[in-house]
Amino acid sequence: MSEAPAIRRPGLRERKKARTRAAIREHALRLFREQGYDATTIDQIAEAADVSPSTFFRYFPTKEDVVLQDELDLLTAGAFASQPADLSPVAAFRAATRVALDSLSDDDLARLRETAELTLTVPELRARAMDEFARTITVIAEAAASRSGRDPNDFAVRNVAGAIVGVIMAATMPWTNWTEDRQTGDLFARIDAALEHLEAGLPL
Amino acid sequence: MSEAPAIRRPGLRERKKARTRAAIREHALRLFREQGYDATTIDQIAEAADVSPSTFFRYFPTKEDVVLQDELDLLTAGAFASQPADLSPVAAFRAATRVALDSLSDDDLARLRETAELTLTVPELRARAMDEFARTITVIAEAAASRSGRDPNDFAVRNVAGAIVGVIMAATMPWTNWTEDRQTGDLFARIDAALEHLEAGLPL
DNA sequence: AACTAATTGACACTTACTATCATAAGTCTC
DNA sequence: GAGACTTATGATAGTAAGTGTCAATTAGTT
Repeated sequence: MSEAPAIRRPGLRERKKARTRAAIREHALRLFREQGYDATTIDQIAEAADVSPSTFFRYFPTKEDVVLQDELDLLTAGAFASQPADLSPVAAFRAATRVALDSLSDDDLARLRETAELTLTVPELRARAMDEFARTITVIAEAAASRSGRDPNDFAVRNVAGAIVGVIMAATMPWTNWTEDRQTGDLFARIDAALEHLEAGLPL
Repeated sequence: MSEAPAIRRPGLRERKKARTRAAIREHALRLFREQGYDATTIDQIAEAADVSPSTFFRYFPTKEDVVLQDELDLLTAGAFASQPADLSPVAAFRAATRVALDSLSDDDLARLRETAELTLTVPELRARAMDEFARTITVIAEAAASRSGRDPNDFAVRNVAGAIVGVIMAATMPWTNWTEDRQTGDLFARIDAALEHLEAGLPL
């Protein structure tokens, strides 16, 4: 008997994999925090997580991918699609961001902040994150298109998505002439303010 | 005697360096074109340019930097600052782009197209280019600030710069669901259209 | 021609990442 | 529970990017 759990339970294998993955990630982030990203080698991470270097690469294609796991924009995209249709795309996206952020646990939020900090600091990661941004343009464009029944490849739709991502970039990375304020309000608060400004038509 | 030419002429040394640099760059781009970016090694480039691998790294810190040499946004920034003050920031930037493009020789333009193509194609380069975009936000913000006498770190100023870069990104990289049109008009024409759309307030 | 400073090439090294293969562990069937 | 089957793992060897050092060459100077 016991035919129900056929698909249900994760199974020992899956659980072990999830634990291994989490362990690698945890130790990697800790080491990055303690010694810096560059100074930490894959071998060190593997040893700390008690796996072989080979195994590290089976779980994460590159060292960068340990840090860059943007679950947030997927959540946002989901929440975006289900916003009331009478909102402008920017307003809808703004609301969706709030929903997505609220859905995160404190732990998730803390990790998100840490990886965000790393991403802004390490040039290597910053560059990769930008590639993610570019992908995000497409994601937003698709969500916006499905909301308004337009083509996701429509030039205007993509352009709005680009502007959204652009202001987020600007709000996220004010890293030049930064003397010290670099935390003028919360990161997410800055993003929200940027979207608000865009929504208002970018008045100077 | 002969005190005048002290600072004037480039000198043999400088000229040779410039030639070496150009040779490396030229052969690298040719090899990338012929065999692809990944398939081309530093050793091959060095051999083709008739220098040692060490020398390659003295001229270019990384393999990526051979491709990524955005002189364009510097030109644009210059032209931007000298636009009539009554233009909106976006309109001024649009005009500046045109001026900068017109100032390029056909050779420069051809090379620009080639490197742009590479940059869009190779993930590694795409990621790095995004980092350049982020830097461009700051450059634009500074130029816009000096035009209007505001602070370059002003939130609103940076936000406008972000939106400009964002729509450029969107126009430059429509690489998903791309079936084939990927050249809907010229790259630069697309950028101009994107800026025009932003200038008009991003109507849908 | 002799001296100084910059450019170069050779060498050795670290590290990220790939490919392969044998072993060990989890899963399924009877 | 013993077997066959599948999947995860670790060891090993290899490639290629990038760094540091040092001796030899080459350009500029007096």
